[in-house]
Amino acid sequence: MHINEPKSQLIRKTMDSPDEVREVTEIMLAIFRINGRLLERGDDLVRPLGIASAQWQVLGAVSLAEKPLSAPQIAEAMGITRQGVQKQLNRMLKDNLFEKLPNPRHERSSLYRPTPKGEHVYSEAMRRETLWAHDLAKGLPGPALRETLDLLKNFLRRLDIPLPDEGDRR
Amino acid sequence: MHINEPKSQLIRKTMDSPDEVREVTEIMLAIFRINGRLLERGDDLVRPLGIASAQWQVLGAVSLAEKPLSAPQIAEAMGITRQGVQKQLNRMLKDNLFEKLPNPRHERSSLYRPTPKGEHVYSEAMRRETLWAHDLAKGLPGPALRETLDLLKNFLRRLDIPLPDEGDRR
DNA sequence: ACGGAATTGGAAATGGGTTGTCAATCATTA
DNA sequence: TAATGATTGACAACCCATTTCCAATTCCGT
Repeated sequence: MHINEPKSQLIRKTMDSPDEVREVTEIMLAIFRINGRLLERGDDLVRPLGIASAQWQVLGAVSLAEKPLSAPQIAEAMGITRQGVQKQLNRMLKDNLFEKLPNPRHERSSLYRPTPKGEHVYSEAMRRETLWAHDLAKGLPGPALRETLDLLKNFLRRLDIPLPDEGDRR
Repeated sequence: MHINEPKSQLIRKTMDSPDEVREVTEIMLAIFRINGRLLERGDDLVRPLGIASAQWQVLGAVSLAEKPLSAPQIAEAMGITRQGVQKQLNRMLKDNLFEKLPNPRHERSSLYRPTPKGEHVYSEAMRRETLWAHDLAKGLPGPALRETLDLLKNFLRRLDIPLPDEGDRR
């Protein structure tokens, strides 16, 4: 930067890589839309099983751990708050999808384990998800799938970096 | 399908293209996570301006139209319900970001137009978004960006196709 | 011009999530 | 051991969206 003109900042931002900036923005919008659709379709997928996506997710987190977990542990695994998880757990206790186990390490904080019914509902949900993913994958070019997955992971990693501080730009 | 064995269904689903199915599933999970992050970061981005992402979106929809819109029109443009839009509008009326105009075509259904303050907040939000997108784009390979955007659009299109009916599989 | 159908705002209930507070239970360490 | 600090469940309030219901308005076909 040998020239120090006043508007170098704006020029740099808008002219550096206009296509890439536009594409990133469009990817964001696409992700918002896809996220909404996925939630809808996911609910459709498991509604016949009597659960919603939120419950499916909780079942998934505990099944993945392969051992009973406490509410805060599930929340940690899912990346949401323990209160949010607790709401789902309380409902699923009523629905007999989870059962409480005494926690030897904590008197008040129970462990939660899927009941046989819960296990069955979850495996059925996963079976349906596989069929669905298969149908979605059909017709999408394999190499693009791989490249997209790579880029999305990269993108996610970059979203953890704090926002560039306005004041630091010059 | 000349052989009609009982489990042909499951075998077809799990063996056809296991990698692609796994990748599609991972892409879904990545999208859930990215969506969450984007909302967080988006809120961070515009919080200094005194708005949340939801308001930003409404401002965007009306700005894009370049003319005052009614609540249902905004909802239509945003793909959410009119009630949700109305809540944001009512709040933004209080915050002096929008103003009501009489609607010559409808006595009860006012048109909404950003105030000068609203215009300013929105353009400032967009300026920040561009800076942000620029920083995100830096380091992401251009060709992969393009390919990802293409695939996501394709993916979104496929999500509009109704779920394959369980009963129809054979 | 009329009447039924669609649009519209408002209110309320629901869903899935958040934050915040409180009191009880751990866990740690002086 | 006793005090302190972190977890934890329960509860309440809020956010953003949904659905449902109602009443008022507008639109449209006959």
